[in-house]
Amino acid sequence: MEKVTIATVAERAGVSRQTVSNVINTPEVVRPETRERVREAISSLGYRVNQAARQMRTGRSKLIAVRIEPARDGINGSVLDRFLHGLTDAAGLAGYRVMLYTAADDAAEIATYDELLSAYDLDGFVLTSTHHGDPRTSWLAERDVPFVTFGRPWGAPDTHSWVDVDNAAGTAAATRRLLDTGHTRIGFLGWPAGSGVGDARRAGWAAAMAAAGLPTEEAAADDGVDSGASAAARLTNATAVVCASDSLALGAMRALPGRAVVGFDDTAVARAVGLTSVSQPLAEAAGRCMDLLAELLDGRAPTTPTQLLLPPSLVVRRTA
Amino acid sequence: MEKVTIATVAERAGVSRQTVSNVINTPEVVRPETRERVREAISSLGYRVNQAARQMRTGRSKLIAVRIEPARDGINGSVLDRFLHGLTDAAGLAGYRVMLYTAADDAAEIATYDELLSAYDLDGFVLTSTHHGDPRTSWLAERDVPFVTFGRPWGAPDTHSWVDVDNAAGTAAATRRLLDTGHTRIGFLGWPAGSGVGDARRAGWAAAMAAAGLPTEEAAADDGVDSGASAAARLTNATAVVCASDSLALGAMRALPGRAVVGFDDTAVARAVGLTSVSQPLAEAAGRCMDLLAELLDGRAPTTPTQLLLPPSLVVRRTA
DNA sequence: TTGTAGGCGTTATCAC
DNA sequence: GTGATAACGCCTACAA
Repeated sequence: MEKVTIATVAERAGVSRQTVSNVINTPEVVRPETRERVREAISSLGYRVNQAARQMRTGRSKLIAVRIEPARDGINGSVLDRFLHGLTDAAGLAGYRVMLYTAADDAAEIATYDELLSAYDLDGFVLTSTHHGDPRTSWLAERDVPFVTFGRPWGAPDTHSWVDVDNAAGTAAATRRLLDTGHTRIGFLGWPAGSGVGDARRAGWAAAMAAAGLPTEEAAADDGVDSGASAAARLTNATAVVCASDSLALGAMRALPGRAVVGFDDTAVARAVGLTSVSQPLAEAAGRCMDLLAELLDGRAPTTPTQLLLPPSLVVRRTA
Repeated sequence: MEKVTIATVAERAGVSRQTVSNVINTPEVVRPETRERVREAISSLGYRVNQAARQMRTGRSKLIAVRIEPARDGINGSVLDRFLHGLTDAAGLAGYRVMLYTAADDAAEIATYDELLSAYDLDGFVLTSTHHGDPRTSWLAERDVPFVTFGRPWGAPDTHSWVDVDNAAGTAAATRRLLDTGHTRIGFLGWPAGSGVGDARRAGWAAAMAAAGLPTEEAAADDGVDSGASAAARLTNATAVVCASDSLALGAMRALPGRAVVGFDDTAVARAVGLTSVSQPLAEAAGRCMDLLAELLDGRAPTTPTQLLLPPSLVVRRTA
């Protein structure tokens, strides 16, 4: 099979190369019958635009990049997996492709931006795992590189577009569910203060308890089943526990058999053991990230950045 | 910051563009002192080759693609995640980048190959989830597209390079572990016959039992915790059960409390509930896939395809 | 509405 | 060992 270029198509349709290019990029400028003839030639030849050549001319690669993280302790690992799948799907629909990269820390990631940008002319980035004092966003912003973050800019001004899940709403819903089923002594098992996500999850529970006028009890531990179990043992009064993650929830289930427990992330583990858990709309979040990034890339973004807070849902199972 | 091209470097170093290109691609052909001068110019200017332009000339994109699957029922979802991370790492080391795509079925995937190949000039593919009668490999082979599969070509001749994990060795090791700890009535809980992977896992257990001269008992079910539990209930004599997946193992734990159980895949769930499980060396498998693909792409592959069978390991926890 | 000319950054070819 | 020239496939002026 010979290589099919715009010239092949032009010859077949009996027009110039430019007309073929017009049919592809600005069809409305070509006379309908010519357009039709060219389109027929395109599909009968199976012609496809060569991205490299187009990129040379336009400087746009139709490529976006996202980091794939190591599956840390694992329980929450599949969160990224689902996000990536959704992002790849949405990108394809918008005419973009997703490129993967790994990076051990923020500095390495920034070095990768630099390389990806100059070597592959990447159009934009989707950042995950935003955190306090994140140097990545300012680096990109300084260079006018289009990007969107999944996770809000903790402690920094909202100068870029982002999508996030309303963590507080999730734990609040979990707390209300427990209140509705008759519990009044509902504890919280979270992470040490300081992480944006963790603090938000705690706040949702605290607000729901305050709204109900009930006293609170809480404990904190680094993420993990064992650490969660030790910390949960300190929740002596609670008949129910809202947790910041499924890992912690698993620990709570072990340390406090018989109590009601709600986890966070609706991981495979939660499904497997029947743990009620807060579920993040990851595919939707990914789709929204892509939408916002595409807006940016196509130059049709509003002048002020867009921020989207998506509501999670509660998946009720045996434990609550 | 101006755009730095090979011409900028040439000017700075006082040589022609071609000499710069030579320093990059065939350094041994350039006089050492010139080479050094050019290299200095390159790094002081922060020059990087433009892949799009290089690709136009050479027809090589330095891009490989891999499919990201939806996180099905979830428990085994993180397997792909870990593989992807390893692949991305290994690709980066070899000078390649990984592009992601999704596809609902084999036909859609083949259509994607076609598009990726003609639009982005992809250099090669890594296929996962190979199965009986897989049409993807023959499509790629017919067109001389370089590819490697993670998973052997079930029921088809070994005409391409592949990497796989020795599933039978994994269940055999699990069975021996149970024998060593005193069990003699060891059952197998697997999937319905016909899937290459499932059959191999069953075979490893069967062989180990035969070697020990012990009678066998087995049951089959579609993958899942509930289906696993129902099927496991039929294993009335066994004091221990080797399972084809962690999902089935979880079902077995529920249906047969107190019995020894071993799962497969060492997923987060296994870690969380203390399930002994067979662990696949996913990062290594990914690295080997990349090695084989790079050999193919760089034209230094042996004339006969390479096949690699990697040994899994047993992670012993509370259940066995 | 359609066609022509040039160039994006790189490398292969072929002189010097 | 080094340098000039052409070409990869496409798109953006500009001319017809």
